[in-house]
Amino acid sequence: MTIRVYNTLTRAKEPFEPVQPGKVGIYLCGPTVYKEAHIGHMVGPVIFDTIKRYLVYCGFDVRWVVNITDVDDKLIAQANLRGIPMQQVATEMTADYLHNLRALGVDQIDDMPKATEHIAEIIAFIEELIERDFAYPVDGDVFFDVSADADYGKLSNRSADSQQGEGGEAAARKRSPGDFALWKSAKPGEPSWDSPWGPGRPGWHIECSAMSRRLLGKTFDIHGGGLDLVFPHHENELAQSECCHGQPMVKYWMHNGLMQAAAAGKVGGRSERERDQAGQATGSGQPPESAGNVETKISRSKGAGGLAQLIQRQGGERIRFFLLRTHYRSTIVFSEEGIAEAGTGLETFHRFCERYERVTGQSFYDLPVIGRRADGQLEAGDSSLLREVQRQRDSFLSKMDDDFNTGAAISDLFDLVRTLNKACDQQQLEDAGQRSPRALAEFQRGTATLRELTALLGLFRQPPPKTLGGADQELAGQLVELLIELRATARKGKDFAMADRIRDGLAGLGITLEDRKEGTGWRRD
RNA sequence: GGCGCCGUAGCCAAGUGGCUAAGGCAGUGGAUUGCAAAUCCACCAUCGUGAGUUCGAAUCUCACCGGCGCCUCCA
Repeated sequence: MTIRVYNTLTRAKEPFEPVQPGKVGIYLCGPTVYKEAHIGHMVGPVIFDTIKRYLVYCGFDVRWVVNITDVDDKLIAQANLRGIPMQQVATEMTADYLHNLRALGVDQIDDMPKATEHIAEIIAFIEELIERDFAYPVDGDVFFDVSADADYGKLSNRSADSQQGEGGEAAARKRSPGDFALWKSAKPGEPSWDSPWGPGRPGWHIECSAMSRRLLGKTFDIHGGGLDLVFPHHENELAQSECCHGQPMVKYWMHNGLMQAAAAGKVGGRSERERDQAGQATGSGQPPESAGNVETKISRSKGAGGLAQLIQRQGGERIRFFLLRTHYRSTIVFSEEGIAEAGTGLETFHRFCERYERVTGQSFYDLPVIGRRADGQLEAGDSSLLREVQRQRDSFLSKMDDDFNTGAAISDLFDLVRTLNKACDQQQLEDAGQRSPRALAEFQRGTATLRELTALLGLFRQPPPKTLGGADQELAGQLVELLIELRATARKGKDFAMADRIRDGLAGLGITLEDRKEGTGWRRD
């Protein structure tokens, strides 16, 4: 077993070997908590949650850090807009973020450091950079000197001198346009911390350099984030850390694809920049604002934010599955129909889980999870069922080994559940009088593998909410049972008109009946 | 203008040099069922276009068409 990961730095898949054998440090750039999260913010956390589960499963000791940026221009702007302190904005939006993570089953994060809680480390880091002549203070600001770093641009494959750099009034104080702020002097009324350069706040990139060093060390294994962060954010982090330490910051840079809002028809036209430039005289300096054509960026689309409501409508598991269906480096086009469709596929598994419980009396969701790869090896012997399960498990794992190809691995899960359903059919496992103990035992062993593999993806940890909502749900359930009883009587008397009327009536209320040999079951759609 | 990515069935989506191109959704036919539901079985693509490299390409090269991203805040 060799895990291979795609490294943005080398633009190639490489065998995964941690810096220290057996130990893995992962740093994922988290949100700037100034507004409610949108679904695009969940792509990284869900895939890295899955990656961590997988690495732990493969025997690594993993520490996963996700930072919270709780001081920044956008936060200040939002606080002013709402007339509340910046910290309150951060607290509210962090709570929203955490709530969303929980709903999507992201629970593997070990540390969530906040920028404002690491000001001392940040200042110390900047001082080291100044000492080493990689940074210079000017009138209360401190900038990183891009020209001092010969390697600058190696992550995003661009040259330092071609960069326009961030604008604003501070730009005039920079030596060259590509230099970026490590420390920003405070304007009156802005939140600030004391520093050797006067009151101010950290620049955007420095917190990640300082906090990753503190929690994971100068060189760590995996740094993740959205593709949009490659430049300038990660390029600048890398420059700061490597100039400061004189050693590599990160062994594997991993970037997830961005989510796109579904636009009318296929998403349109040439790139925004090309459109913009076509519309005006060439050779202009700063890139202009969006031309306002079809909006495909999640962060700018009308539906941005609103993740909490989306979760309420669709449920976290569907959204997680929707995200995992596509390879993490691909663009995902968001549509609520897409999520609903993913949910339809998920039904197959939940149906199977119910069936498993009917057969064994045990809840699938309560089955112990095989947490280690080595422990999940099957002893297939002469069992054709278990040989098939073994084949599917191997296939699943080989796809996960190949840069965490969850989309491909999921196909094996569908195959596996079909294999198990077939065994159930052929061995008549639902008929306690007919089935053989051996067939039952093999079926249970095979299902343990399904449990093992689905847990790696963080799926099927809970039964889907299938009860009737509201305070009277118990009563409603009893009423459904009563109707089923009446229908059974009708069927016994061959009064199918009445039986069908009951079933159709319940269907109209969103309740589906399933007649089986042992009796009639029901579920709510 | 610079640096990248993508174009696989009605839809979503794996595969990136070689057995019959995964899987899902939708659909069709069948088994099962009183009829359904669930489940199972079968069917459903030659891979944007053109040329080239090769014994062999969806997979490599070139051109063209179409779509997207970053270069400025962004997960």
